[in-house]
Amino acid sequence: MHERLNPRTDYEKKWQEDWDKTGVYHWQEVACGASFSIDTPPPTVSGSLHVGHVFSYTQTDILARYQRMCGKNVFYPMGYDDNGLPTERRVQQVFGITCNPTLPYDPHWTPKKNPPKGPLQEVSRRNFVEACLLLTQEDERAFEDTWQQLALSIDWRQTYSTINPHCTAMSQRSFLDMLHTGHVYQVEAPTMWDVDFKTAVAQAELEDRVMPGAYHHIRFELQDGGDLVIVTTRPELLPACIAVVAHPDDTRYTHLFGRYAISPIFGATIPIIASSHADPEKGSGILMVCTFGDQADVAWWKFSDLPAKQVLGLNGRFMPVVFGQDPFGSRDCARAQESYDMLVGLKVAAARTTMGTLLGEALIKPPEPIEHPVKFYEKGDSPIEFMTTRQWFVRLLDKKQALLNQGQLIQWHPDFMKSRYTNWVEGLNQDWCISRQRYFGIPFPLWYPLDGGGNPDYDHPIFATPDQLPLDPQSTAPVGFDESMRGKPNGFMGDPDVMDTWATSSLTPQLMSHWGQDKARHNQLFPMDIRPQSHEIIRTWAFYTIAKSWIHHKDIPWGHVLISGWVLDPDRKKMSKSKGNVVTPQALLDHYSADAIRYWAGRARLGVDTSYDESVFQIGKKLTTKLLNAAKFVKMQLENLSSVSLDTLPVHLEPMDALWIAQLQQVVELATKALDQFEYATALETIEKAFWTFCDHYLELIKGRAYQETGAKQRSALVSLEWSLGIFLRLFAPFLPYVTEEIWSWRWAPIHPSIHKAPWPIYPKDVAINASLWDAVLIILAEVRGAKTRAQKSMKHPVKALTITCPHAIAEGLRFLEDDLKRAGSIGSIGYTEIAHPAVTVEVILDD
RNA sequence: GGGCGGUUAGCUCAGUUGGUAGAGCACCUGCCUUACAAGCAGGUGGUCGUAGGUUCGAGCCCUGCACCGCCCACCA
Repeated sequence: MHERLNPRTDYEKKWQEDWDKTGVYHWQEVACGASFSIDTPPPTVSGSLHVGHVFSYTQTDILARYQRMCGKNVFYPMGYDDNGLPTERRVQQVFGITCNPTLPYDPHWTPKKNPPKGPLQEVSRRNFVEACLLLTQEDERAFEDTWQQLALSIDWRQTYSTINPHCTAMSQRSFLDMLHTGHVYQVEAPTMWDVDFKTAVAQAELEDRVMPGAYHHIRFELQDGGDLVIVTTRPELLPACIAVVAHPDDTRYTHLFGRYAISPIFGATIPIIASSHADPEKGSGILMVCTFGDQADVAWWKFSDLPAKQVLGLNGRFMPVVFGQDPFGSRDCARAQESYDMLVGLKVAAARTTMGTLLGEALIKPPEPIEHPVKFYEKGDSPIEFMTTRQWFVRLLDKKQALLNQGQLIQWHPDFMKSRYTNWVEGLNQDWCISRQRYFGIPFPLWYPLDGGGNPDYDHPIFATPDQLPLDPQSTAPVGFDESMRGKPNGFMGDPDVMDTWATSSLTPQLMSHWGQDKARHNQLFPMDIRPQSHEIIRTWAFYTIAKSWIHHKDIPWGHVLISGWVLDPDRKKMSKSKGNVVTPQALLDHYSADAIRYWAGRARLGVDTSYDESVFQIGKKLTTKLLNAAKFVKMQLENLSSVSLDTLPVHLEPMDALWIAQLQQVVELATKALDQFEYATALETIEKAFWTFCDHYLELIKGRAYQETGAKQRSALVSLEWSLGIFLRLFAPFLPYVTEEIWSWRWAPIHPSIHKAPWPIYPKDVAINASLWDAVLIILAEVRGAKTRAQKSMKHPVKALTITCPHAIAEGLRFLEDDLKRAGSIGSIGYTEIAHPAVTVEVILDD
């Protein structure tokens, strides 16, 4: 009997193409009136999208569609974050190339997939970037296909990738602007360093991992007799020990301050110094300071006059040093050198083992195994080390209060997520290191002059002029120089570093507003309205964006931050590619339809993690089918209605219709208010509930009148049906764009070609709602149906008599609704017992 | 160690300013009813993590605790 409707094959493709063709989602650059701009997260392009993307992007799209229907000029772009390490790794693998930034650009070279095995081919940075672009563009096309199918209402003309010339120029402009206003500086100092990627990293990219370690109790002899025992988890840094410190109030050690200890094996004379950062409760209360074991060592060293003893190389291996020379001075150079040479070339973990052996009796007891948190670069495999290198920093510590204030000016959804931001800013302890010793990224727009000996003069960099942007200093010469002077004495060299990927991502609002390029556009779009993102990057993306916006504009970047939850697998862990068996969005879209997937995303509230549960897709699919069937029924009835109208109600309505219409008007009000607060899930819940009430109760109440009656009674039913469907479709449109557009086209396309540009339904200021009467109707229906079910009779089984016990006012109302009630319940007669109590009870007597 | 969430039916989750515990899924029963059996009707099922407090009244407000998760922390 029933038609089979497969959402995807029947209409999804059709509407996707139609929207693309008609440009229904286009932003109007010259439009006046209210606008709504979205700082879309640019997904990392390295592999494929996962369900988490579908989840959060759909939530943003729901809000975009709502605002568009409210008449806003919606700016909804898409970006791709394609620079950074993940892409670098893939390009290396796919094309068999590696970057040598000192090589010149080769315009004739083209990347080839499936390279022969063997050593990686070295190419210039510009060639490397071209290879990265080639690869990421393929991925971006695949991303766009999925986004299109999911029906994200993006203006695809507003698309960017973070490595493209536009974003390169913008990032470099940002750098130069910060330079000229004194917000960036360069310094050679101990910096957090990843030894595998051989690059500096920033505080925001750190994570703690609990790792096994061991307390080593090491005895130091004192220069003038006696000894002391320090406890350390990093015995391998003993040759880099520069001091022994204890708390000034620690009476166990106060007599030692000002005296000297002799380091075991290396025989160095080590000052014993009072320092309040030593905690008497920890270890033996006295500890060694090494260059550099941790951040505390760095901080302490900076305030001391002691020289650094650098033993770890940039590759994380012990590098050769010569004892007997300052600062490695030793009483027994030969023994020190002999022992140290056993460490040279080793990584930290191996050196720790070797040192354990070397220490021998200086270890007063076997190492005591512990587990402790260790800092890692979030993408790295080895613990962070502190290396003295030259890096560029953005000043943040001097702006903490201002940035806290900016965070207060932004509305966070949910509000408690603001505390994540506040906590992070309060805990900031370093400026932002933005230079990375990598290749695929935005180069710094600067060069260093070379002296007569060919050595760079780092203190007098040559900066690019604004008209040179975008540029790669490895391929472009500074003003006043010629390419032939590159690398030559008295010539120049380009800065070999690239910027932290967040240095670009933190400019997404400006990238889209064309800051510094198009004043009118910038003023129209900046600050933006909403920034959707997930909570784990509040400390990076949100924070850096707020910081840059403050630095460049003394303004907030957007009015609202919307924090999406995570999709959790049934073990309550975040779903991720690395965990395997992840369902691809494409498979889900094909199996359940885009509308069903969107329904799942729309049910989840902002900031709340959601379990991955496919039964919810099933519910979404059921809802779209129900919509189609209900609409099909309404359409059939409306063949008796000559003219098409939207939102027009006649003066005369049958009482049942007026009663229902007021109910639905209230739903419009609730849904609208929820969506204005970005509470799309609340709106969906309200709309959905009303829709099932419409189908199960209202339709059943009036269907008989619609096809049995004629004249005014029928017409009232038909108009109410048309009006209700017009409302429901638009309420659902942000959530279920395909099925609503399909049904819309059956009737209203001549008035508004696309539902997605149709006006959002309005509601009267004071809805004349009679909730208690409507509730009474529902109670009567339920009682009649319940009686039939309990008697195991069909729903059309006749009711001989119905007695309703209710207050006078309700009875008065019900008398006007009797015709519809009788027809819907096959009820013979209805009697009333009026009472003072507000409760409504019903007695049902069935026919035999 | 600090901060922020969460704990409600077997599962996934709602629960507006305190006023008699809700939905969907699952399960059970019945019903072919002129949109829909991919449907409809009805039903079983919860001392709302825990111990106190405030209140006439607490899932909701206050305090302590437990467990789960996230974020952060100079981690000797």
